[in-house]
Amino acid sequence: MDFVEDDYSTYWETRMFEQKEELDSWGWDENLYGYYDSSSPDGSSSSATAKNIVSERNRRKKLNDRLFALRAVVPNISKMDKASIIKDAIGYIQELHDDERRIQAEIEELESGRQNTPDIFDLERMNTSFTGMKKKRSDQITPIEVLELRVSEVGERTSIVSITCSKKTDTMVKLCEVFESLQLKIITANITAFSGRLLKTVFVEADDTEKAQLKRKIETAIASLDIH
Amino acid sequence: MDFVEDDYSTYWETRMFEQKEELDSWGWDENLYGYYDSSSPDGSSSSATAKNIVSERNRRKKLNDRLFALRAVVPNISKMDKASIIKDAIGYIQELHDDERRIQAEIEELESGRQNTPDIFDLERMNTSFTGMKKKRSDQITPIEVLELRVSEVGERTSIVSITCSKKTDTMVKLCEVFESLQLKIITANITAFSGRLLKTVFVEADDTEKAQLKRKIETAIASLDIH
DNA sequence: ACCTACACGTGATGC
DNA sequence: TGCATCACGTGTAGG
Repeated sequence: MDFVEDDYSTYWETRMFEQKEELDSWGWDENLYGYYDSSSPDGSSSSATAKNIVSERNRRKKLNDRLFALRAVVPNISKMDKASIIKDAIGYIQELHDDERRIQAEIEELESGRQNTPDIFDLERMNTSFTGMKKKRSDQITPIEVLELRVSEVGERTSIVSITCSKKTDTMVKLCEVFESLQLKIITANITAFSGRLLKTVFVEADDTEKAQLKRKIETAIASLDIH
Repeated sequence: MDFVEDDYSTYWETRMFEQKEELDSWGWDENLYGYYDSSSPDGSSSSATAKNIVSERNRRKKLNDRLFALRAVVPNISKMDKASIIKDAIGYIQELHDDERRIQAEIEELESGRQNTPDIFDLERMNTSFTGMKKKRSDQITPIEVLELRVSEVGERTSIVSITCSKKTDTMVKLCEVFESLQLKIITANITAFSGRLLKTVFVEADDTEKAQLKRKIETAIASLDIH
């Protein structure tokens, strides 16, 4: 009564055969181990354990099937290891999260961009779009420690973002990644390091609604960096 | 002494603590079960099985941790069941796939909408959006294309590094990484993007010997980036 | 010989 | 009472 065996051909299939054979040909004898059933008046307990065994077997099979299916929907799996499958799946989901976030941002940009006349800032905006991808190597993170974040306006459609952090390893890179992920219309950016501090100044083109959200967006982007 | 599972109600992460305690406080005695080591002249076999036990314990723990982490990145988990976690993860990935496809279609539509005068901006956009995503999945790298690299001296201990590249995906981040990896004494740095070009200017503090090697170090660092 | 990764049977726990 | 899920120790096969 076991539903479906889809393919499986190239994986843990060895198990399948064993299992099938067992299920069919096992003269299941619980006295195999010389057990006398404990704590039960009749022999019902032995059949109980027998049921438990087959039940547990099904559970394991289901789990493996699921794991197998999970592997199927995740591309670029290198190791067939159970733990690795799950790990890759996690990484892939996070990857998709990032993609979705970026693409969504791009749509917003495109939609708002259609109303305005496309200007030179479109170039910059597009150039800075899909860049912050992936962080490959070390899982060791050095969170960005923000000392000051100031957003001020100069002119009608231009804002200056000024952020000061303590200079640690990779802070500069991460800072760049943050600003790229925000899909801002960056006119020019400047980073200065001195006495353990890192000061980044960014000229951004932003309309009123963008201005209003600018500071908050930066803050949350930096905060979300610290999570991973 | 039966370290009974208290609660469990909130889930199995409680187990982690128990397990840790076990590892620390177990006076691990393989004779607990009254085993005499079978089929071995000395007692080495028993220690082997003991190692196997602790190893297996670690494996289970790792698997559960991964599963726990997987659950963390998947929203709307109803059942805490192991199999259900994997199932939900699969469903969620497929969901994200659908979203991604739908959104990409949306972008295409938007872009075709502004197809009048296909100018450099549109070209830039195409390059950085779709191809950028695919490339990144397949781990394709976009090497830094250096157009000009100039190192000049200003003053006794200060040099100016001026580098111009074509602006592609991740160029800015990679450029930052390169300079980060060189461990230079950077006084100030400026990055400006303009018409598909990326211009980075760095003020570096360097003595004579460092000056002499500066340009070469930068070149090799960029070149070595393209290897991977 | 060691180490990894696995499936298995078993008892426990909670519904 | 059964039924589901789990952690555990064990034997084993492949690298």
